[in-house]
Amino acid sequence: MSSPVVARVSFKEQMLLAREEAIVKAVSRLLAEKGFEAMTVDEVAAEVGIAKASLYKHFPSKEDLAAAAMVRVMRRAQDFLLSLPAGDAPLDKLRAAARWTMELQLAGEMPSLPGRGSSLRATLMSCQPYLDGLLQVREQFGGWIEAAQASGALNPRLPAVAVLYTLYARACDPVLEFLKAGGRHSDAEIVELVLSTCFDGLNAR
Amino acid sequence: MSSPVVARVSFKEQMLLAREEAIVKAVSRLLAEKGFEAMTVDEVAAEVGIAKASLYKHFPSKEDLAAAAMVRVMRRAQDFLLSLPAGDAPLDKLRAAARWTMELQLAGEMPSLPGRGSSLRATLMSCQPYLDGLLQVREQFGGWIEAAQASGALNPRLPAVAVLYTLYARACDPVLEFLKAGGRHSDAEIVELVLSTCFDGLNAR
DNA sequence: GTCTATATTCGGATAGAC
DNA sequence: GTCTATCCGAATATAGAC
Repeated sequence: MSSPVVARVSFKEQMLLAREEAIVKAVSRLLAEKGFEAMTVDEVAAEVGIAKASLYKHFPSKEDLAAAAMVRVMRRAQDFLLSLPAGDAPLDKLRAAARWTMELQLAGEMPSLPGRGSSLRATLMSCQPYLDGLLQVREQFGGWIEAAQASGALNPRLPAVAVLYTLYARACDPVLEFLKAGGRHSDAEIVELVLSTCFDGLNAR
Repeated sequence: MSSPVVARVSFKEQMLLAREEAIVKAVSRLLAEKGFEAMTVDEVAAEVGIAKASLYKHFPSKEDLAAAAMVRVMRRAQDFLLSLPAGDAPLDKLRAAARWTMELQLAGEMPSLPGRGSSLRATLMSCQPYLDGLLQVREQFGGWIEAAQASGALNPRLPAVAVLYTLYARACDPVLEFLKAGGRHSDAEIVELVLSTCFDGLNAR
């Protein structure tokens, strides 16, 4: 058993981390809903229910706040990829990954990537945890794509990088939002529809 | 022949329209590069080479400025669709339209649509010229999609609206930017690559 | 570490001379 | 209609008490 002092420190640290988790979760939601530029720090503070100044004790700037949200979703993606059964075919893993990102987007938890000119870009490009996660996901995907192409499941004439980006882009595909706004399809139907157009194409087979 | 007075008025009007065209063109470029929120009116003024106050003589607000750019690109789209040979198969027209939007994006002239929370959305939703253009394009596309499905060229099991949105979304597909940043493909190759994945899918055929 | 209150910067919009 | 100069609100960030 740990001493009371150690226990209290650990408890405080847990509180701290829980608070930060709540902050980052709120940021993720707002980032998904409005994008980085339109999101304000005041909104974040209001959603979490703490004062704005307190936010700045945890994160030094709005950019760092958003970067933390991007790191969080990247971590969740890595965890998901690692949780996929090793026995599944590479193509199935790719489909599952694309499905996961789309479900996250429909749930309003997928922060949208910054546009080319955004100040968030610079912060993200010098954020090692984010870059590490991105790299690992790329390598994971890369292996599956090559295997799926070698087995004849994926079109081998497509450059692997094009396949990678195409799957990656499902995370911010506006078609999901459009179809949801139409109101004629359930979330599950939307996901399967977009998955189908992505892997099978628009043309008849 | 017109009288000198009429001629001078016409000339001045031409100058006015040319100036406004230059403004809207600059807005389109900046809107494509940075998005609505990150674009500043000062930048627009600097790019056009006039004072900011002069901009506000032509357009009452930043939102109206951006809306004008959206209307312009919608007009160009309508003109392009009408210019397609009547003899072409519906599927070919759809492919040509998707190719056109992607070439425009690669040229940096495709203003990116506003996110859900943007103040531009409201302005756009009450901008009749834009809505009219959108409606006409939808109807044009809708007819071609139905015809292509009836002829067995397009997958008839997909809802027409899903096909519509999927093609529409090519205008802001981040895959184009990613592949361009990779530097391993020409613009023409990128367009054909994305067209292929869109119509034929990622799976082998 | 959290709060209230404030400093500061930035950007949309306007006044008024020409 | 274009300019210079300015206003003013909004949003990022900080000071300082508790």
